[in-house]
Amino acid sequence: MYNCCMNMNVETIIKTNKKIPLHKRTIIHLALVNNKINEQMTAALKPFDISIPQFNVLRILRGQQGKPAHLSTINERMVTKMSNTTRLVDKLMAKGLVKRSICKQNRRKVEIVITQKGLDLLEDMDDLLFELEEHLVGRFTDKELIALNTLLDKF
Amino acid sequence: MYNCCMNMNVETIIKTNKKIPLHKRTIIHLALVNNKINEQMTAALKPFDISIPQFNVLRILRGQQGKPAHLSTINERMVTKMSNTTRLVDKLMAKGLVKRSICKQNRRKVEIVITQKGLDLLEDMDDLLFELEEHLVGRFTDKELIALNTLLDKF
DNA sequence: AATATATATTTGTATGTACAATTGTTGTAT
DNA sequence: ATACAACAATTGTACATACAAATATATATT
Repeated sequence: MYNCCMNMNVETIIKTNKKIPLHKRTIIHLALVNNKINEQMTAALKPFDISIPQFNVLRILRGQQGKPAHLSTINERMVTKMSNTTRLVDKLMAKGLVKRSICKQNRRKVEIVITQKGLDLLEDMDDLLFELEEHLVGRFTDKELIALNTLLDKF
Repeated sequence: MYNCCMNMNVETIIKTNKKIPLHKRTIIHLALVNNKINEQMTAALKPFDISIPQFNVLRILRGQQGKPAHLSTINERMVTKMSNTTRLVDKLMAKGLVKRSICKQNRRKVEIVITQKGLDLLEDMDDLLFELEEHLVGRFTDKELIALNTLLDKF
């Protein structure tokens, strides 16, 4: 089902026969792993015609449990920056997955809520995405995952 | 000098008070770390008016040691895909950092070499980038870095 | 009240990325 | 020799991202 390689050798992947210093190697390695994850996530979302950032916005909105979220709130909870959020929401609007209105208490703010259509879409995706996440870390024991998280915390 | 946080707590960063399952947490964690690295790399390259992918292309070309590289070769060695490489090289051309010519043996292919200006630029950046890489993994012991690389190999 | 400042969002521009379609060239089969 | 497939690169379109500038509203200052 999934595209997978048994040995993610950094030197092989970037096709060099030089030995890469450990520091540099680690940074490249992280980028490669991240790439692989993104590719598989993108592929999994593709049938739903949704991008990773759009998916993240929807999940943030679902987490609000009916309460509208301001653009700035969405932005805070996203990994990336504001400049996109307006346009991301535009695209979700165009698909009817979210609604937008001006906040009456503070007319500078914009309130965004996920629509039923958006919730239904997320629900359709839940199982598939869960499986993908399981698969992505499928070769790790819980102990190893904890070790990995502990190491990542050092960044 | 560098922007740095002592504790990269995933839940704090994405502002949730829910406990995230280990699998999902790991994947988010990787994205956050990668983001942080990219931000700092981008900032370090900014004074040189060069993007990360452009920098990678230049380094690949320097690795050729005078020998021209075909577009497809560059592409193979990059983390990302072909569609960009043509346009990346266009921009490097515009800055006079690389030269491009059609391969005489096989006129479908394009040969790219780094110019002296490109080599000089890379040399100017070398120290700074080395320091940045050191800094990024500065809180790791070599043993930890090896452990991290070993774990990343499982992806 | 008028002005300045801060906040929230939007818009413009440049860059990078994914995917599909297209162009030009080479190699192969008949 | 012609036709067809394979290959290498380019181009078009849509999306995402970084950064700066602009717009609109609210708050603070005088």
